Amino acid sequence: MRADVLKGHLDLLLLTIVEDGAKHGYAVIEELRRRTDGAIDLPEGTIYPALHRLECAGLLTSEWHEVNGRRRRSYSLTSGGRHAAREKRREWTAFASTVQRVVGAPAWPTMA
Amino acid sequence: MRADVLKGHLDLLLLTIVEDGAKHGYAVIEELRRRTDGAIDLPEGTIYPALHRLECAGLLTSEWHEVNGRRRRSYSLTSGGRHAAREKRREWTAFASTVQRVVGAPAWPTMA
DNA sequence: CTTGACCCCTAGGGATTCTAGGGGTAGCGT
DNA sequence: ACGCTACCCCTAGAATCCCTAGGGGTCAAG
Repeated sequence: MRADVLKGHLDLLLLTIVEDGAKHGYAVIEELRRRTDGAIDLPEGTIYPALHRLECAGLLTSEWHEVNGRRRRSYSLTSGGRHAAREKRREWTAFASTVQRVVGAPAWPTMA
Repeated sequence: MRADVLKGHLDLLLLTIVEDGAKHGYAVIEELRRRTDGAIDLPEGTIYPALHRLECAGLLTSEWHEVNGRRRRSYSLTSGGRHAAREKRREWTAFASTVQRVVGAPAWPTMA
């Protein structure tokens, strides 16, 4: 799945992933891939700027760590980030059900 | 609801609306507003360029009409447009269920 | 020593939507 | 007659977001 279609919803995904425990950028990519069986496989050039943006916005904080001689920047949620995650989840639900209502289509798929 | 969040899904909405019968731009806006109880209320500056884009892409055709001394450009689906509508509906469903899977959240809301 | 996995980053471009204007007609109330 | 609202079309420019395409670098296996 192209992330083009994610426009506007990437933040929600990132906040959600980090909500389950601090993660560094590369790990976020892997976790998204894992949770979606590869359906969401974002390039680094998408993830890193997005994480920076969220940190600038005060929703994430980062810390540098050294692991196995490799430096990592680990991100975790701020309290603002936790609030934003809840809020964006609400927005997503409203958005998705509204679009679903317009396009009609069968009731929400049972995720076969 | 801001249409920012629509990015990448506006085409699906427009094709869906026009799929139910030819409509002019202004009527598309009203129909979207009607079907969503005002949740989706797009500015003209969003709709008109989008319709032009879809026509350029060969998914819509337009015809000028004169009604009550007012000129209207009426859009209808081409066969390519019908196909694209089905395809985009599939993509939307895949996208929405994937995001839903990531953000977890309760099962698909019963639209209380 | 080359390749691949792991890990970080930025610049520039493309695509999409919004803001903020520009037209114009018809009909209503005053 | 005038103003206001609804109806109806349009574009230019700004803003935003994600991608492409590079740039680093470490470590382990072949």
